[in-house]
Amino acid sequence: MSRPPVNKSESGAAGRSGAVAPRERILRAARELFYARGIRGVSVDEIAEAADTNKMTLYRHFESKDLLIAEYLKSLAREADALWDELARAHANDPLAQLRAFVERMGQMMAQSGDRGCALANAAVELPDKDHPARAVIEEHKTHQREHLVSLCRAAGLEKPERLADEIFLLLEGARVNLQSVGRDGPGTRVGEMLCTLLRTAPRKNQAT
Amino acid sequence: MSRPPVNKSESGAAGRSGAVAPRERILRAARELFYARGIRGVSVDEIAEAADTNKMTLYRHFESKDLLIAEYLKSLAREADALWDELARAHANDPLAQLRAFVERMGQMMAQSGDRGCALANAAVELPDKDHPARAVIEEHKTHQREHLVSLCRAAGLEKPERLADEIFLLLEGARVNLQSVGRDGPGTRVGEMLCTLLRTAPRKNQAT
DNA sequence: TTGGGGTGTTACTTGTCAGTAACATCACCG
DNA sequence: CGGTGATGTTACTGACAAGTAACACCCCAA
Repeated sequence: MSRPPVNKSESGAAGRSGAVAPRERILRAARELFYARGIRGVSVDEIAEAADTNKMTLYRHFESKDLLIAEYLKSLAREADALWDELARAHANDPLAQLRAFVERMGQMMAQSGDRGCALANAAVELPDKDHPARAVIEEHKTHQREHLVSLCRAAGLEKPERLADEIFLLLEGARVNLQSVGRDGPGTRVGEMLCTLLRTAPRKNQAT
Repeated sequence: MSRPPVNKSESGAAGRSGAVAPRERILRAARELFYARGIRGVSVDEIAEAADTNKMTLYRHFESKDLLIAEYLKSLAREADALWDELARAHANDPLAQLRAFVERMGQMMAQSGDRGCALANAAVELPDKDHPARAVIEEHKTHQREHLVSLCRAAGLEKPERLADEIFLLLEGARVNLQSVGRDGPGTRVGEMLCTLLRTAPRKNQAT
C-alpha cells in the first residue's frame, strides 16, 4: 500500500531502458500481422514470434486470442480518436478545416499504404459471430466515428449535416473495402478528390458570420 | 467419341426428375454457409452435409476448397449479371430507368436481408493472398460492375459519368460493409434514398430531346 | 544474499480441418 | 441380366492451431 506503485509495464524489462514491454510488443506484432494477413490467417504462435517472445508470455498478458483481437481493435480505435484530437488542435474552432484535413488525410492513407482497408471493418467481416468480444469494439467505434463526423458537419454550418456525414462516411468505407477487391486501379484511390469537391460544394446554412 | 455427350449433370440422379444434382446442391449449400458464416468459418464437411451428401462427392466435383470458393463467387457474379440483364429487359432503351431500378433494388436488399454485405467484398477481406483463385473472380466482377455503371450513366446522358458511377459504386460498397459493423442502426440502411436523390439531382448534359 | 515476479523453453493435450483410399451401393442403360 | 458410372460410407493421414503444465532462468529489490 505504501510502496510506490511500480507498474509491471514500467519496471522489469522495459521502463527505464528504451526497451518495450512484452505486452506492447505483442500488440504491435498483432496489429501488423492481423492487418496484413487477416485475423483468422494468423496464429498466436506467429504473433508471439514476431513480438520476439513466446506463446506463454502472450497468454500471460491476454486471456485468449479472441480478447487479443479485441485489444488489437481497441488500440486502433484509440489511434483514430487521437487523429481527431490532433486535427482539432491543429484547426481549433474551425470544424470545416478539420473536415478538410480529415478527408485529405484519409485520401493520402489510401493512396499510399493500407491496401487492406479498414481493420475494424475487416474484423467485422471475419468475425460473423455477434457475441464475439470484438464486435462491441467495432460497433462502438464506427458509431462514434460517424457521430463525430455529424457534429463536425453541423458545427461547420453545413446543411443537412447527418446526410452529408453519412455520405462522407459511406464513401470512405466503400473506398477502403473496394481497395481490397480491385487494388489501386479502382475508384478507391480517387475518393480523396471526390470528398474534397463534396465538401467544397456542400451548401452552407444561411447564417450570420 | 461417337456416343452422345451425355453430361453427368443431365443424366444420373438429376435431370429428368425434379431432383437437383449433387454439384448444384453443394454450390447452393456453399453459398448459404459461406455467406452467413464466412469462408474460413465453414468446413467442407459442413457444406457437404448441408448439401445432403458427403465430402467425397464434394471433392469429386471440386478440386479443392479454394476452387469451390472460386466457383461460389463465380455463381454470385453470374447472378448479378443476370440482374443487369433483367433490368435491361424491363427498361429497354432507358438507361436512367435501369439505374433507378438498380439503386432501388439494392436499397431493398440492404433494408431487408443481407446483413452480411457483399459476398465478393467479404471474400476479398477473408482471402488476402493475391494468388488465390478467387481473387481474379472478385476483381473481374467488381471492375465489370463499375464499368457497367459508368456506361449506364453515360448512356443516360448524365454529366461526368465516371465520377457519378464511382460515387454510386462506393456508396453501395460502403453501405454494405458498414451494415456488418453497426447493423441496421447505421447509415447503411439509408443509402437507398441517398442514391435516389443523387440520381434525381444529377445534372444532365445539355443535349437535344 | 535471497526471494519473487516476470519471462523463456519444452512438451503436451485436444480439437479441427483439408484431402485421400478403399470399398459398398445404387440407378440406369444396353 | 450384366455392367458401368456416379454416389455413399468409413476410416484414415498429416498438418496446424489454441491453450496449458512444469520447470529453468534472470533481473531487480530488500
